[in-house]
Amino acid sequence: MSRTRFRVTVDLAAITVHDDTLKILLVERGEEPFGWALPGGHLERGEDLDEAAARELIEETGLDLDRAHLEQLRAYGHPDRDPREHVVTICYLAFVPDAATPVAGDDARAAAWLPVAPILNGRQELAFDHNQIVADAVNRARAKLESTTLATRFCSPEFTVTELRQVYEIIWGQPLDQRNFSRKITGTEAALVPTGQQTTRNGGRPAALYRPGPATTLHPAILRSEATELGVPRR
Amino acid sequence: MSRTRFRVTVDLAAITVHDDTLKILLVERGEEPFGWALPGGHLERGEDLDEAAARELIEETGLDLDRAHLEQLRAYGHPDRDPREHVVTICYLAFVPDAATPVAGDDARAAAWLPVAPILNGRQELAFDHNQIVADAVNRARAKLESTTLATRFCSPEFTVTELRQVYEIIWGQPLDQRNFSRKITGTEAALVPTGQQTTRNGGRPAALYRPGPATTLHPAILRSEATELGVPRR
DNA sequence: CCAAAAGTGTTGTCCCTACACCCATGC
DNA sequence: GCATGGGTGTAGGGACAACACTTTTGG
Repeated sequence: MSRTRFRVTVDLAAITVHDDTLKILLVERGEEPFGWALPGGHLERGEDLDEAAARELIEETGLDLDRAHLEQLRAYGHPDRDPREHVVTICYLAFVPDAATPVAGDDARAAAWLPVAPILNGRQELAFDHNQIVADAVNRARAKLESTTLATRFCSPEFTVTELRQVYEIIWGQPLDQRNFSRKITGTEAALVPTGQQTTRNGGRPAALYRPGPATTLHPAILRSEATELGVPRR
Repeated sequence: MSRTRFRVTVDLAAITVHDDTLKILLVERGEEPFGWALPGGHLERGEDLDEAAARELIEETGLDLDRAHLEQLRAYGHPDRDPREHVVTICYLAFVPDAATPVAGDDARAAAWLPVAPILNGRQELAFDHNQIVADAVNRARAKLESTTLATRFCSPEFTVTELRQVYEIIWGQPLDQRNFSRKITGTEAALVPTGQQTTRNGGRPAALYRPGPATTLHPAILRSEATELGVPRR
């Protein structure tokens, strides 16, 4: 049973919303192929894929899984995707809050949160097939916001409805009606739990603060009109 | 750069609708671990994952990709999923028409289309983690029917609206109103192309025959009420 | 004629969109 | 006061569920 064996890596497409911009965690490679790439590492023998992804997330962001969301995106295995050798990568998608974004350059590599827009429209070239992976990751993220409450993972532990809505607007690249959005999200059973506190940190009338609720799915879903460019067309 | 390497296999969850039942293609293993399992094979060096899955589909069903639908389901890599060794599997989901179901036992293995219901409710145990994979595959298939026209891939080249509806009913395990379904699917632009022919093969008034249209997505989606058991609660 | 299946019409309901409008703070 | 953002009320419309009803075949 001596069979062809492959290098198997687990890559991480960790996205966050920072400065009204959708950003993704990238590392600068110190070896061929040079350039920016998604963080990732080799799968270790005896380790599950989910474990490897969680390990990678902690190494790169110092974040525990309670605050973030981690799910498998898909596997990539084109023979030419790595110029050195045929490598199979299982890529994971992570939703990471804005607050906890200390980029821990654990190893020698430089790491940074960079905007995804230039990557999607081809103005920034990543190593390997990572442009494609980022596109897949953003599409998956956009779809996830429609049917789940995972947008809360981009927010601080306590957040206002407006802050949550801005996450949607930035990731979908389209403005949403604040009044309808508020009704929708607060009307969904167990989606948000009011803390009883208020804040005026966004100015104007005090807004109620919420924590993520036990519900993870949205019924009915919040539908976006159609795919648009990133960033919010500011009113 | 001598690294841990893994056996990488590509498995196939090929489903079809036959005899008013959702079935999946399984092979009987001639070696440990014995029992029924999803068909699959090793990824070959220089081969893309999609290629390997397509090769597997042709080997097992003799079907070209025009008639079937093939998409990546997800990767599985738990260290104990194969008792012999830590193996990473990329699993693909295939929608296969009822007509073209000649199980080509290419190698010595016995192959068969078996109902998925006993697998889902635990009355039939498959080798490896394939019970879990089948469950994931069925869930993905159910979701796909909501937003795409891929249910046509289970039908013969020319089919009636009722035949298409029965695919939905069997996979979703719930009856659908024929009249509303008909309006919905024929009203969706470019979903179905009428052939101009009619048939009375289902008895009663002649029904129009359709071919799959160029549209692949359904807007708005056909929503199912909730997850149910397999099989149609017959009226 | 009758059973069976295909297809159209219709009605009420739900949910969403689009606004008008009021509320509560900081300055 | 006034600007700014938070939140409720409400009218119109689109889509869908439910069902009555007509159409067209085979026997």
